[in-house]
Amino acid sequence: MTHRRTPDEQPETSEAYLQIGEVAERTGVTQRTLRFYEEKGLLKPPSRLEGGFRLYSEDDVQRVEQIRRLQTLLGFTLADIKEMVEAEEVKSQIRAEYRKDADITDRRAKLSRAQEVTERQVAVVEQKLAALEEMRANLQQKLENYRNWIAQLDEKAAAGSRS
Amino acid sequence: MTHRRTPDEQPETSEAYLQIGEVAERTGVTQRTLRFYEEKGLLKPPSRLEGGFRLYSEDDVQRVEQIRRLQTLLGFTLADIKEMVEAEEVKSQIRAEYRKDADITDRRAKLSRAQEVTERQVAVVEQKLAALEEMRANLQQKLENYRNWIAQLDEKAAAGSRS
DNA sequence: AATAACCTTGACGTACGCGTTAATGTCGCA
DNA sequence: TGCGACATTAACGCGTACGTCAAGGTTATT
Repeated sequence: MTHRRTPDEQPETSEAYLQIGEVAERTGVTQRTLRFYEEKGLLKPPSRLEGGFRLYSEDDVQRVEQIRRLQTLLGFTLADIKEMVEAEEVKSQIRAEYRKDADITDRRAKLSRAQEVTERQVAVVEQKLAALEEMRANLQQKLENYRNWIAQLDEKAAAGSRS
Repeated sequence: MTHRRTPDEQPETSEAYLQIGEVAERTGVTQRTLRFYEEKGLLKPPSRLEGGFRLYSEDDVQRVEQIRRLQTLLGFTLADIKEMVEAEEVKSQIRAEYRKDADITDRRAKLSRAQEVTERQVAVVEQKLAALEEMRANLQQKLENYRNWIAQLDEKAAAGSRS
């Protein structure tokens, strides 16, 4: 690692673009995984350097982290997640169209859609939270039992050594 | 389904034993899955009817439900889960050996092991709970934003219709 | 003893989520 | 212009967690 190309100088924009290696490092997934997510439509095709190198934005990094959370925390499949993150795109669209002042009813509809999806996500999260809390209670009950049994054994051992 | 054999009459014990089909129905997994779990060592080989039919106990049903929870709620692999449920066997062993009064230090060791595994499980559950709570907070923040934006749009629409 | 419902053990198939080469091209610096 | 680090696509591979036959045996009833 003698010299590291950091493509922080982008033609038109002042945003710091990242190559696939850096995104991989920062997000903890492999380059293969990033390309795979792109194939599967979970990440929009990123911009490219003239030579064809992928250039990711900070938003893309966020997206990847979101995907991973949905995978590991909620156990969704990538197909599920694709559905979900498509709601995120609405947000970007809204921002992009903000000045264009596109069809106002259209924007309202999109916002509503995003809201609905988000509400469903909240519901899923809360369901999972409830289940996990029940699980924790059960586990703690078990720990109680273990502690009691061990205490009993220790009492017996003490009594035995006194005899 | 004209007549259904319910093998509720077992030779020596008064426990209600279940055939694989009933267990499948009650747990929501397929028969294939039950055999698969057995192959993988997640379920101990159940007792058999003379003809070779598997006979499961209520404990086995519990076990299956536990496995499924660990899978769907915590996202563990079956290999992970195998490690974990092996601690459960300690409990059965303890019960079995209770009257035999086996080596007391041995039993203490086993209990300690089971306790440790359970504590690790609690830690995992709590970690997951924290992450999910953060996620819920984020989602609810998003909902706030959506609601505000929609409200803004509606205001504009109202203003427009008044002009 | 015939029949339906249930079960058995193989054994091959499949969807998902990437891993792993292989062959090749590009970037930035010396 | 040559080098090393970094990237590209294409294609095959793999582990996990089962699904899905196929061919046959068992159980309880009639």
